[in-house]
Amino acid sequence: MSAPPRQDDSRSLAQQLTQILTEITPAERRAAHMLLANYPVLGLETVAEFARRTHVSAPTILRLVAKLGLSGYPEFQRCLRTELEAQAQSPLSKERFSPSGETPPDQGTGLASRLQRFQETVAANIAETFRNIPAAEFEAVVGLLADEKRRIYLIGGRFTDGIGRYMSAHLRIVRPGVTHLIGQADNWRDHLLDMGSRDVLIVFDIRRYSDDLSLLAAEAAKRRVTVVLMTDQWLSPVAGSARHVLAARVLVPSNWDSTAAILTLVEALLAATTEKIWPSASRRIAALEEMRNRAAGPD
Amino acid sequence: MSAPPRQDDSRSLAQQLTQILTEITPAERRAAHMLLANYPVLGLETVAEFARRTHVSAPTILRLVAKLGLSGYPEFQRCLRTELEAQAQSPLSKERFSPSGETPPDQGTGLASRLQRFQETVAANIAETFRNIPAAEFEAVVGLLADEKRRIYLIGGRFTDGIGRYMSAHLRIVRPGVTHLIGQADNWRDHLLDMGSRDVLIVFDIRRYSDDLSLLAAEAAKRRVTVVLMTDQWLSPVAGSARHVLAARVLVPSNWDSTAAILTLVEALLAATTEKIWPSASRRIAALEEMRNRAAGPD
DNA sequence: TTCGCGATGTATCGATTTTTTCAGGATGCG
DNA sequence: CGCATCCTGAAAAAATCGATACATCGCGAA
Repeated sequence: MSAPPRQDDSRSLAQQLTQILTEITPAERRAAHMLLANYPVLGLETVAEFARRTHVSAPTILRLVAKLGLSGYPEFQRCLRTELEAQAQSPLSKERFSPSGETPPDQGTGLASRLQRFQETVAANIAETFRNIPAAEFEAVVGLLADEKRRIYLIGGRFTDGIGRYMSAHLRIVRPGVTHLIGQADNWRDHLLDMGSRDVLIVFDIRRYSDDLSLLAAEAAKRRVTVVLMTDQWLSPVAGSARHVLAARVLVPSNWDSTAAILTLVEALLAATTEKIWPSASRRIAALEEMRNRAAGPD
Repeated sequence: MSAPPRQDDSRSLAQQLTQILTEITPAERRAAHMLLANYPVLGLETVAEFARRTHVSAPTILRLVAKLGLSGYPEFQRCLRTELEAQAQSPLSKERFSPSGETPPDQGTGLASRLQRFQETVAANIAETFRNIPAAEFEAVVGLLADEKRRIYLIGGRFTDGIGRYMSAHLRIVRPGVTHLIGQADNWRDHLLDMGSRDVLIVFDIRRYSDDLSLLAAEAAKRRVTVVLMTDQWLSPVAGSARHVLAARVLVPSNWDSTAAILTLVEALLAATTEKIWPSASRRIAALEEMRNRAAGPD
């Protein structure tokens, strides 16, 4: 045939599918309808299975895929996975495709709607992060933090250092032996000497991962230090040295990544830890407050 | 019958995965974590792609799959697709607290349900915070941040200082004249001298409000400095000296308050500001990266 | 130090899957 | 009624993928 119009394949495959629904052959249409009804799972099966369930032959499926402008079945599946991934990153928006082609209410460009989208994405990130956090992993880290015989060292990268600082500020209140490592490479070399197998190093590292941190973590691991990594969904290379990993979603509609989910994770850890050691922590807090009052009193 | 090797494979693969997380090898654990963070899409890729993205080898993936009690990778993918399908068939199944009678199965005290409640509260805090933020106030602050002729000073309290650090780390990249004030009372006295009516002081202060910060803000206001306050829903006393106030919800089921909503607000400010000054910011970023490369190059 | 074991990646083979080719058959039109 | 066109599926061919055997590395014990 002559040149395929190929308007734009930027839209979701489901939408594109409904659009070409009238101009394709009957067998292809059956398959297309079935795919829409079981979107997108059916398309993730093999061609043979897809064909079997839709009661057409494999070549018919392939021809349908070709009419979507894709180069082949693998590319078709790649598209589906990409959509699925994007959807997972904003599960709250639900993006329930309306077969009637009804355009989503949409997506204004005004500040208000952009803010709302930002907020929704962050909330979704947090929800999705917590949904798959291994409870055992979480509890193990709480156990480490609650063990007052261990020393806790924290360090973060350029953007995550603030969270490390936040965590250490809280931890220091409820337990002794908390150190926030700052500065660049040189600084923590000294601290490494003090670390042993009973100590814990908590590393914050999100993408544009820091080589320095990887080095530090590797060194610490070699010294039997228990390394805990807080990272993004793509996992920092520090994971290679880490005993425990907590991964959080960071993708938001912005030029930057969002550390909100990581922060929330940290807050959850702090909440659980504080509760676990509340007997000793409350005594400690009382002592701290008394000290502060005594310092401020004579003033 | 004697013990079957696998007692139950009825649960979701994600759950099962977290269960065996402790008894598998490091490389497998890395892959498992990444899968959980990108669940389930990553598992729908080919073995080779899965392996590539997780920086392990294909056999490691297959061994991991085998340890889940599955007979092979195809069966693994079938499970994932089945889960996906089941999930799609109950559209709003999860995470909907029904205000009506129908009690959600677990208001339990187990770790899992506590975590979920924590996460839900944080998400609600963020949503509620954004719902009530005056757009004009938000825009005004963005306007200040985007004005490169102004100098920006940031300071936080004991717990919020990390967020100040986080914000300054980003701001410094996109614009000049950003200073993060640290230390206690003495330190910022010096900086006060440099501040003038064209400058901006961003104060983070949540409850147990800091007297020091109130003093600083009052002094700055006297010098015609534009004071911006990021605080909790009960408003820090700094509000008296502030030109602009952005309040966020902080209450969560924990001994501590949550700064997640404040952080999200900061990230939204950064996103809007960065976009607003993108032409100059992008040039600045390019220059910074070139500098970094030049520093790392001769190595 | 040496030995042994478990963990991990490389290379390879076999199996499955995708793609293409081609022929049967339906449909519409003159 | 006959022909042309297009749709469709069976089967072979090509490509890719999953599984396995094996070598290597690192770590801990004796």
